[in-house]
Amino acid sequence: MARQGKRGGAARLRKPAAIGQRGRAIVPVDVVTRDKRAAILTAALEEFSSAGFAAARLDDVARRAGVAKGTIYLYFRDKDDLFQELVRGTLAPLIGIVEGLRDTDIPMRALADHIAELFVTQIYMTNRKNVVRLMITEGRRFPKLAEFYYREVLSRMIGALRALLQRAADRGEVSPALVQFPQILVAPGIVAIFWEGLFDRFEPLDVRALMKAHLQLVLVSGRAP
Amino acid sequence: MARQGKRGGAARLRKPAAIGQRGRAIVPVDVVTRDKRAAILTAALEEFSSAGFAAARLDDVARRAGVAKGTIYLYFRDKDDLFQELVRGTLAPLIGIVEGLRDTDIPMRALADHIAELFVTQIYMTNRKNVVRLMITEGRRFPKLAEFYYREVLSRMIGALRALLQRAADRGEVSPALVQFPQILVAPGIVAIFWEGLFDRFEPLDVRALMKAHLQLVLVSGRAP
Amino acid sequence: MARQGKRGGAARLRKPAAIGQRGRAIVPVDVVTRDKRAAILTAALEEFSSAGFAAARLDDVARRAGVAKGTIYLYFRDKDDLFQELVRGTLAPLIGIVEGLRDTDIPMRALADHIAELFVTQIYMTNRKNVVRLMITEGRRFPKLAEFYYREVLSRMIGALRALLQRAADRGEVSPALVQFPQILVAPGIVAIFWEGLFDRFEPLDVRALMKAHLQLVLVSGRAP
Amino acid sequence: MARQGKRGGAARLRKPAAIGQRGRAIVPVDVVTRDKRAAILTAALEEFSSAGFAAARLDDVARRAGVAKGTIYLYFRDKDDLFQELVRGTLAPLIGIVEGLRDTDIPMRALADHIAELFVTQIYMTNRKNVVRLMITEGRRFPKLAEFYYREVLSRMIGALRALLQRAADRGEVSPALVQFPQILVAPGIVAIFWEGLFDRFEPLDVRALMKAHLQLVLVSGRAP
DNA sequence: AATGAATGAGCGTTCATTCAT
DNA sequence: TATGAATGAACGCTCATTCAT
Repeated sequence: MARQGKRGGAARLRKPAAIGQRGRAIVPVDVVTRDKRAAILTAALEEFSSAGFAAARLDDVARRAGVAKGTIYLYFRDKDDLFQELVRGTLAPLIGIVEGLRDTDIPMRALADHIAELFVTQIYMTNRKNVVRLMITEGRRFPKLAEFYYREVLSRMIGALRALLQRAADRGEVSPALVQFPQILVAPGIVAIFWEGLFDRFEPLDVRALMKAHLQLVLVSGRAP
Repeated sequence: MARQGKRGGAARLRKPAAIGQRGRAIVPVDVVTRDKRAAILTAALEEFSSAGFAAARLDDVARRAGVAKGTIYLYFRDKDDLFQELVRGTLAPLIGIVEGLRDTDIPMRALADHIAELFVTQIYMTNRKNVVRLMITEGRRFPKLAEFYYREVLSRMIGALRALLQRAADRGEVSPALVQFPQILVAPGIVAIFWEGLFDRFEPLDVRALMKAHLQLVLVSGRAP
Repeated sequence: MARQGKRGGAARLRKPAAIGQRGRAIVPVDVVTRDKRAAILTAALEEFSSAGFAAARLDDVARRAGVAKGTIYLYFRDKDDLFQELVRGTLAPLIGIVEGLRDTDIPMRALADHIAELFVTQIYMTNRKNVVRLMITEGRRFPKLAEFYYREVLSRMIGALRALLQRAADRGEVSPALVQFPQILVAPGIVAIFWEGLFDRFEPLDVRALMKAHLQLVLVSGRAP
Repeated sequence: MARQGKRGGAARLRKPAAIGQRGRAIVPVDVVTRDKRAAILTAALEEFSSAGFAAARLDDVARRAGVAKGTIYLYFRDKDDLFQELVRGTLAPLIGIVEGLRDTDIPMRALADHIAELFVTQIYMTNRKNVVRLMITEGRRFPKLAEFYYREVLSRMIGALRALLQRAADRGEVSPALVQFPQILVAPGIVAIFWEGLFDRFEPLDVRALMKAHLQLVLVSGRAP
């Protein structure tokens, strides 16, 4: 692509053709649209995940989504936009999950297990795992996307975690180091995401156990004596 | 892909320091060979690091290394081979570093700082950081490489750490969980490697402090009271 | 192509590999280069002429030039550049031809025939005819090229003609209107260039006779009584 | 191709002035049809004129005409047909204008100005200018169209002019050369049409003055003494 | 060993055309 | 008649790889 300098902004989607006065369509038009868009996103995730963004072919994405190649361009400006929409759309909902933690006030022991469980069920066992990996893996070449992710997701997660940890630290329940570096909490989760697909075939990793052990260690055992 | 800026003016290839009029071989061939191979590997690391494996152009690698494009093929079978050699050659020496820990028997408090220091000086502040990132980032598409890395490097690191941690656990100094999941020790290091380049511009991360805090937390504070 | 906004400047050609100290090559490298470049330009002219710039396929240009498609890009930045180089290279020499007229001082009757002859032999019967047509036909979409053509060729031609006509007008030999509108001199030549290929099959046009008649008319018969 | 700017914000299609709730046919179908066809032709002229036939997008034509893309195909077989209908419909009326000259018998001096005026007001200052340019520019790829234009328009214009000029030549008022080459009369007009858009920004051209000067020159001054 | 011009398969993107509604 | 989502052939451009020198 002799290419422009990025393209900024959001997706310029087909405006889904108002459902019609007398109900021409049995299936609402915007459901079809959503379906096609979703099919493309799903297919893209699979192709991007297995081949990497650069090596993934839109031909394969289209085939896997069951649409023609040109159809992709009805929903996404270009390959970059498709990638960014995939990441945005998948990771944005994470905000809510973690924001929910903000005002939690359960005991550390239970909280550790709760966070571990959230990670496993809300990320590791879902599509989001692959999207997180893609975000981290390809993010350097999508500065706008990295910024979005930091501003909309990461900084809020960190903020919520900090608030939670600060209160616990004030009560002497956790090390103040965690307030400074909340990244410590999720680090093994990130490692687990990469471990799978690289080394799982040599040495499988029990992610739930790993996360629980880790969180017990830093949240519970780590409390001041 | 967007293949943005790049390409710009960029340094024209500096002919390799004119070896004299006719004298092809004042410098022993072996050294020249090693030099050229090394130059290519160095150039490759820089290009792969900044553009990613797929988007990196061998043209740029050659230019940066000060050799002709064809020369790369005298030293490496193809682009894949160049990548794998880069990772192998750079990460293999890591084995020694960790093996050295195997028989260490210093106090946990000191050991935490020692490992943190090792990570920062031997990986984070060197080229190896970029190679580790590349290994993790692109490793899925190089199963042979992942296998090499696991067998030659990772499993030995893990083995050494386990031995160390097992002894400490036997003395009740660290949680047995660490023996089961030594990945916990280095997880924040991995996160830090990705954090840079993605989010550093929004929120810089003091890697040394992070590693020390983390290791104190899991190795020292974590001991049974 | 998401595409850049034009590219300005001249062609970035292969620097033709200095002919070598001890004469490795029998055929000088830059002759080969010139040949290939010239072959591409010739092929491009034929394809552009018959299909128009937009509809011409670089595949066909390459095939006709006897080179691979990628080879075109060793000599020209892109399709636009190829077109512009074709026009520049072909029309630039026209300057000299007309500049030569500047100091002519032959009688009008002879001058009319001379200019007609110049047009016919130097433009109409050569490749330049097609390039002039392309320049006029496609020039709107190549503002840089139109500017080049105006500055380097047209304004000089007009200047030379004006000087010539002014002197003749001062002597009362030609109408002052020609000094104001030297375009009148060549207008039938432009028409002839388009006539061919459009209407020649219905009504052939004797270009030499047309030009001579026209120039006699405006240069000679037109003189004040 | 470069397909530069274009695309910009641009007017969203203004729904065709809401024809009422259910009333499909307040306006007679014929008129609506004529309107839509005309709107498409007008839009096509603007798009073809500014982008050239090949680079013009039917999407843009539709948007500019305020109809859906598919609607174009209700009125025209395909893009080629649209182009040909545009040229035919616009240029056919020219016949009448020139036929009117056939029996004129005004003095040369007045006739020169009359023809100049006709050209300026009937072609240069109207849409026809653009259509003439398109016809000449793209005509090579539309042999049928060129034939139509020659047979229906050009040959009649030439015939009318010849008749007129023949009578004047018989009376010794104009050069017999003009009878042979009536193209000479309009040549500067063709040049003017191309001059605009190519070189007008560097050197504007007073078309009316040009045409009057030219026609005075060849019709009036040129008469035998 | 070293070069770099040449190759051509491959891919992203466009857009005329179709057709179900 | 009108729509506009969908199609897929087509084309410009890239770049890993080859090979004559």
